[in-house]
Amino acid sequence: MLTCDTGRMSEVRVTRAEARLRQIDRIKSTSRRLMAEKGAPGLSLREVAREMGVVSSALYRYFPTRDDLLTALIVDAYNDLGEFAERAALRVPREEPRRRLHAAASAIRKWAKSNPNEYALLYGSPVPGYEAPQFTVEPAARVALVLGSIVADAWQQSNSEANDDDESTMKGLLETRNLDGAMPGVPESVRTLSLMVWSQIFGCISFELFGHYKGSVRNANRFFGIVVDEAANLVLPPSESLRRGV
Amino acid sequence: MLTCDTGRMSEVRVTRAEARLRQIDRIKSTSRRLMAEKGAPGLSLREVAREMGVVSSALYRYFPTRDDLLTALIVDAYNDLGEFAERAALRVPREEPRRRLHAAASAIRKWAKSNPNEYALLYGSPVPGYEAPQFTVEPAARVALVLGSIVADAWQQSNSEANDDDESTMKGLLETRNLDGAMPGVPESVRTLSLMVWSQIFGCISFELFGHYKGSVRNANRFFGIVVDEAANLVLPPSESLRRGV
DNA sequence: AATAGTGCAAGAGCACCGCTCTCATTTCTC
DNA sequence: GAGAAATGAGAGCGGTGCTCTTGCACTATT
Repeated sequence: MLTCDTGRMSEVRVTRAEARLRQIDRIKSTSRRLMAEKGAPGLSLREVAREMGVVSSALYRYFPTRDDLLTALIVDAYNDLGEFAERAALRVPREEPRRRLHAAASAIRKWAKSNPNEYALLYGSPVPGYEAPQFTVEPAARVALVLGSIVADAWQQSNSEANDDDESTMKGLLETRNLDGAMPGVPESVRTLSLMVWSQIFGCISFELFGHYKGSVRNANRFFGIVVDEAANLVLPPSESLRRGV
Repeated sequence: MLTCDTGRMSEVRVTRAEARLRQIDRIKSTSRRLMAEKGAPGLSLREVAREMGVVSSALYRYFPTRDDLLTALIVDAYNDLGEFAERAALRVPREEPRRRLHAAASAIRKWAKSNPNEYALLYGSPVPGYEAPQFTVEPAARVALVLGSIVADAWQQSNSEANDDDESTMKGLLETRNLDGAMPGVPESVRTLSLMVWSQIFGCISFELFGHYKGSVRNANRFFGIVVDEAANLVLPPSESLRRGV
């Protein structure tokens, strides 16, 4: 008889397929918990198994290798972060792109600070031998897309045109296929600048989280606000750049 | 008799103190070599020892723990990178701060690309339990200082004054003690912006190195050039910002 | 409904890791 | 020269990822 301890005192009968999914979930959530405590490099399959009251070799039925488990956690984390940023952006009307950018960026930073080890897993040093599988790129792009679409919305609403100088210096820097669909009607130079803004925001968060601001930045909240503001000046249409504010 | 195989066929007699320094050097260089191959997380004391033809426990006479060895490697790497950036900056006259900034930034990027694993050790995810000892902060600051002093030089030469709006919004964001000495005569807002520029440059390099630009940035060289150019617009005095170019 | 097949947990075991301890030898210091 | 300090070798502890075999419970097929 196949049973599943649901945590309550009952044991429910479930099909094998269901049991498998539940077990995978249990493994992932246990791993997330341990990773939150000791970080990704300290995550050990044996400890996860021990914590679950199961022998370590059993886990290999679900994740053929430790890297596969990490990959699953990475995908989940990307989606979690992406959704969190999306929700934050949606809380501000499209007509206020600057405020929207601030909302999204702050959400990203907030998520990073409350999930530092997961953030480090996503944006810190890649594991040397590890090659991210293809199916991680879509969830990874999700956060960037939030930022991109804010910029795209802003340009669609305004009647501004791109700076001609920029447009000529910033030609052919990007892969065409990728940002075309996500940012329609946005000048190429602005798409290039959006990519800058993206890495600017994450660079700032990484530096803060990884301790590089220790001893130089006193008010990290306001500092980040200014970073985002400067970023907004780069990518929002000129009409938007006149206003200022947090 | 205490001997030391110098690599040639001779054996030289040396004092114990000398031998100790040599052994430390041998350990560090062997570690660097292995780290370049397999990355910092894959660096193992046992393998280092094996490579040196010595038993692993012997290494503990020189580095009481693996973290101590890593710390030594980190300090060396910071100094190496710092020196590399300094030299690059010195190759361009002080009177051309924009070109100088490009030179320094490109040097940093070049160093990162030729020492990816060491770069990841410095600017990637920190080891969860690891707390960087105090004596690492000075070598760590060296690179940032190169960028800071370029900006400081530029402002000292120009008669520009800081934007008043910026000066009022960017008050009290920084720790006072740190950047005061390094950037004398530079308005506070500009010092704040310099910190932004610092993290902007490293954020960009990290994203490139850690694979986040894969699929979106086609010409990473030119893209980086533009990033630095925009950074220069932020921190160089207005007179300098008129000129453009790589 | 009986049987053949499949998925799963357990356990032993391999090679590796960081680190500790003991011991003999060599070098330094007084 | 005697005692103290530094050093390398070796064995060993508990941990790791991962593999393989074994027996059992479930599933699909005839």
